Amino acid sequence: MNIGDVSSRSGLPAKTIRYYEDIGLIKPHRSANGYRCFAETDLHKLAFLGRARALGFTIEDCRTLMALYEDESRASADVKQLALEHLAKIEEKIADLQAMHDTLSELVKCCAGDSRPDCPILKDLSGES
Amino acid sequence: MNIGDVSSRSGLPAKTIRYYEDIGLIKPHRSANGYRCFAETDLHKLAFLGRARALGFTIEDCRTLMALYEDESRASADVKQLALEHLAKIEEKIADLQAMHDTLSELVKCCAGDSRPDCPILKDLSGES
DNA sequence: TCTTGACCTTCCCCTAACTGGAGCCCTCAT
DNA sequence: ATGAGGGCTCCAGTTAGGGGAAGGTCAAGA
Repeated sequence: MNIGDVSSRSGLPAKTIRYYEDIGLIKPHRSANGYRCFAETDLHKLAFLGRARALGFTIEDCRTLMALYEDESRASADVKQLALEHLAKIEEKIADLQAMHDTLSELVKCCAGDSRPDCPILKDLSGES
Repeated sequence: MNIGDVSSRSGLPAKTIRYYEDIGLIKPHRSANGYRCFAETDLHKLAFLGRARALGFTIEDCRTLMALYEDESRASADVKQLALEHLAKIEEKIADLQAMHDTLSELVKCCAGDSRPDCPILKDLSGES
């Protein structure tokens, strides 16, 4: 398979696939003409990476997950721990965003949003509380 | 004031303050020795920027917000619109993160997390559903 | 056979919002 | 005079790729 085929079958842009090769996540063979030559296992790995990235895992997490996936003697506890740590980061981000959301929506609610200059949002940002 | 004073009074790292000058958000004067020389208004602007950034506004949003703040004839509607657009982006991010969270926590729940290799998280990532 | 268009290659720069560090200068106290 | 603790500029790196240039390859049609 050429990169275009793998791209459409995995849903990942060709750029991303080349990047993943660059950083050593996959190692496709090369044809005589220099084109990358992907096997089914490469496609499978790329799909794995795509799903892990969609769950928000970092590239380094993906590297670890792939290694665990390929290690037949892994302990599921290791996978679970990685997932739990990631989950904690997600929860932290949600909490941060939620706090911003709450503050900002409160300010927005207090802003008339008309043609007059008086604005509680700017007032808050400027420190006049 | 030197940059260290402004840094401790605004809570922003000196590096960040230099960066904000670089991109034109503030324009402190210079002393004869080449040191940045901050006025109270600069400090006030930096505090404004710090609060806006803490609410998740991008630097470009901050630039616009500062311009609105300094424009005595602004319409509060313009501020409110910017805030509402930002709020929408925040909500989108929260929804994305929440979806990741739900999927991942479901997988985690199904994973024994022991010394055996069998792992529903890896199984899901590998596409065996 | 030639050409055209689609595909592939590498290479380099760009993103946001800083952070870290090197190498150097300035000032003040000892 | 010297050492500590500022300050200065400039360069590189961070995440996870995206955009685009310059050029090689391949298959189909005229």
